[in-house]
Amino acid sequence: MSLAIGLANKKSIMITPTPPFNFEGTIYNPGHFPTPTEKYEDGIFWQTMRFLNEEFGLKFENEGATNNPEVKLTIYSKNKLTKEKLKIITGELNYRFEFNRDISEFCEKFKNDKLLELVLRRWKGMRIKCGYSLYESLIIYIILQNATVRRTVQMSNNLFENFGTKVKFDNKEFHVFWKSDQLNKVSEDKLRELKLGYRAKSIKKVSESFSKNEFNEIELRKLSNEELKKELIQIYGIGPASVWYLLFEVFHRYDALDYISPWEQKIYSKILFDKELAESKKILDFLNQKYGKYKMLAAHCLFTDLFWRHKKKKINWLEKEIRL
DNA sequence: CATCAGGGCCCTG
DNA sequence: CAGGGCCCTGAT
Repeated sequence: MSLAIGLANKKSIMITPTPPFNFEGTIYNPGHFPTPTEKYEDGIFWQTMRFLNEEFGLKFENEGATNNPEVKLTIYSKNKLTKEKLKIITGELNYRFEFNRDISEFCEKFKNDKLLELVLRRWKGMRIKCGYSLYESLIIYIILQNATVRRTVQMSNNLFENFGTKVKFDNKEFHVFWKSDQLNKVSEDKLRELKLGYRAKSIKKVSESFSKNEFNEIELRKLSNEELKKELIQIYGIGPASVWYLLFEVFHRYDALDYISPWEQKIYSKILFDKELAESKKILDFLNQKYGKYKMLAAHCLFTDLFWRHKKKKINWLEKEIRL
């Protein structure tokens, strides 16, 4: 058991997101499998962050409401945070958590939409955040592949226990993602021992690319959807399903929805048409026609609302589909 | 006990 | 472009 690194220095600032901003709906996604890097509890969200070659702890507290949002952010660090670093970190978080994105047009446009009406009443101001870097997200999408959630969690825990950095802040312990070059040095056999199976090869290759700085995440953000897809699909172990996750989640492209995997197809069929299984083309055309450039944001709202309802009161058919 | 599909992707023919 | 193989696990 390695000892946790204490992140004793802290610095708090207030963030005023662009309204409408739904804190809970944005900051925490109950549809995601749990990792030891984050925790959500009634208006407070903790997360670790490896950034600028350093480990940080983040604490977000909701101090406002959807129409006049205020978020208190506390950054925990090993060394005292310089003004420069604070600026870079908050800039990055601004992108990852979409604090300044204006989605009022979407909320206004679909407030009477049959499918979204209730969802928007509950979750108005929900947007698509991704707390992780591109490298970290790639790892997550790779361990999701061809596995049930239980197995994904097992792979994730094995990776964090073996390669993650344990930190302690705000009296809580979490793991921080490892560095890409650290994982690059690990043998494929070792990764297979950790039950990663054939994904070990993809993880090795991705870690190698990132340790060689072959990707510039900031530059990738500037690309069009098509250009971005072309870049991402070249990554070993990344196919159409993962590219689509990357586009909407990591790169926040609200219009990126042209792929539906089998398990999602079942869920869409149920919530859109109340059917066992609709053709995926039918689902895609329907969402495209109805929501246009907001189709992925709309789909995300529908999905996340569903998982929130499930979290609060078990939905039997969904329980069956997600199969822990 | 064996067989199979799962929150895909790569490679081959 | 279709289809087999891939790691491991729980379900059947």
